[in-house]
Amino acid sequence: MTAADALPEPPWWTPRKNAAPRRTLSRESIVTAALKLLRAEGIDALSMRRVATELGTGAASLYAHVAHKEELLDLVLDEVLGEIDLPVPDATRWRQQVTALWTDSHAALARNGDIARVLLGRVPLGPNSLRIAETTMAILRAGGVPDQAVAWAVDVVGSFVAATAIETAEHVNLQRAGGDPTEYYGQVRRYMQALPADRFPVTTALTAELTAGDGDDRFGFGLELLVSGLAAQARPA
Amino acid sequence: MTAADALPEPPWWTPRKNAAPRRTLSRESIVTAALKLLRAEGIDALSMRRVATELGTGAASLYAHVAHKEELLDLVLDEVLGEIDLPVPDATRWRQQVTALWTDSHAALARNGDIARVLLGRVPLGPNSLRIAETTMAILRAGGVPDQAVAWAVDVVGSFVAATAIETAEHVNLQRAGGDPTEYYGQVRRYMQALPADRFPVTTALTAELTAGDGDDRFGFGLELLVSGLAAQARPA
DNA sequence: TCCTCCTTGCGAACACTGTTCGTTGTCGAA
DNA sequence: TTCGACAACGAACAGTGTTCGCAAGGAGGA
Repeated sequence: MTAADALPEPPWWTPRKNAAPRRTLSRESIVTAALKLLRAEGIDALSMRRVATELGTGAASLYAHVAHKEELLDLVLDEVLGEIDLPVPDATRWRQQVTALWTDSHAALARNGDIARVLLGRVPLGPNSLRIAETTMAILRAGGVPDQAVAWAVDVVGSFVAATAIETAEHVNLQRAGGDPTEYYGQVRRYMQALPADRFPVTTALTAELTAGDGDDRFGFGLELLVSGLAAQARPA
Repeated sequence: MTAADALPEPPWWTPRKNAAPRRTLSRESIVTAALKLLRAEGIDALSMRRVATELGTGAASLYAHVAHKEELLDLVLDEVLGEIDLPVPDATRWRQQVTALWTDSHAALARNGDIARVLLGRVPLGPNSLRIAETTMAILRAGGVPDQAVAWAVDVVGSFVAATAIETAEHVNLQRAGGDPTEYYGQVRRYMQALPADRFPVTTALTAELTAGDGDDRFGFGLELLVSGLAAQARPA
C-alpha cells in the first residue's frame, strides 16, 4: 500500500474492475450466506440478489456455482440436516432413539426458518438426508418393525416432521416480525368462542384445549401417536 | 349453498364492498377462475395477472374484490374444503368415520393442485374449515377420545393430511408435465441401489419397499398409525 | 514468451411477479 | 338531469429468477 492508492484514479484510465482477489466465491460460501439470510429473515427474503449482495457481488455470479435457486435450496436443506447427529442403533432402546432422532430433526428444521417448505413434495436425496434415513430405518428395523412399515414410516413421519416444523417456524417468524403469538392465539380463541354455540358446540367448548400448548407440545403429541403405532406393529423382541 | 354462508366472516377477511352493482367481476367468479387455473397448472401458475386474463380483464381490477393474493388463496382453499361432505357423528362407528373424513380431506386437497401448501403454517379459520374441524372433533369426542387429544389431533392430523396431499399433488403435477412417475421412481430406486452397501445397508436392502405404493397407500399407512394411536387413548365405550 | 482455451465474475437485459396510483366510464339515487 | 360513488383498468414501481455477452485471469501447450 503506497500513498498513490489513496488517490482517485484519473477518469481517462480504464478502471480496473476488481481490486479484490477473484476466487472469493464458492458453493460453500454461497450456501452459508443463504443459510444466514434464511435464519435471519425467512425463506421469502431468500432471493438470489440478496444472497449475492450479502457476498458483495451480483446475482449472475452465483450461477457459476449453482444451477438454479432450487438447487441452492436443496444444498441449504442438506446443510441444515447436517446439524442433526445420529445415534448408533441400539435394539433395546429403539423407541427412545427414533423419538429423539425425529425430535432433533424437527428442532433443526424449525430453528432454520421455513426451510422445511422445500422438503415437502420432494424426495430428499442429499447426502445428509440419506444418512438420516439410513439411520432411522436401521433403528426401526432393529426394533422389529416390519420392512414395509419401516420404509413408509421414514417417508410418512418425515412429512409430518416437516409440516409441524413449518408451523413452529411460522410461530418464530411471527415473533421476529414483532407480533406476539400469545396475543394472536388470544384473538383466535376469542373468535372461536364467539361462534354460534348451537352449530359449533365442540369448538366453543374446547377453545382452551385448542389453543393450549406450543408447537413442541403439539409435535410431541403427534409423534407419540405415530411411534406407538409403529411399536404396535413391531414383532415382540 | 349451506349453513356456512350464515357464519360471520373472520374479521381479517376484508368485507366485500356491499350492495354494489357489479358488471362481470365478483368475488365468486374470481375464486372460480383461480381454482380452475390451480387445478390445471398448479399454484405456481396462479398469478393475479393470469387470473385476470382468464376473466378478460387486468390484474388491478381484482383488487376491488380481494385484498391481496393471500386472501384469494384463503378463499380458494375454503372453496376446496367445501367439496368435503360431513357425516353425522355416530359413536359406534367413530373410527371409520374419522378415517373416511380425513381420507376425503386428503383427496379433496390432492385433486386441487398444491393448494394444500397454503394450509401449512396457517390456522385455517374459513367457514368450511371450521365446519370440518367441528365435525371431526365431534366424532372423536363421541368415540371417547380425551378433550386435549381431540383438540390437538385436529391440528396435528390436519398437518399430516396437508403434507401428504402436497406429495400426492406433486405426483399429479409430474404426470401433467409429461413426466412418468414410475419412471421417476425407477430412477430413484436405481440411485439408491447404487449406493455403497457398506455405509447404506438398510437403504440398499429396502429399495423395493421404499419405492412401493403410491401416495394414497402411504397416506393410508400413516393415517392408520395416527387413528390407532388415538383409539388407544380413547376411554372404552 | 506468447497464444490460445476455459472458467469465473458481472452489468445489463428479459419476462415475469404483487401491488398502487390516477384516470375513465358507468350507474343508482337525488 | 346532475352528481357522487366506485368498479374497471392502463401504467408504473419495485422486486423476482434467469440468460447473454463481454471482460479478466489462470492453465496448458507451442
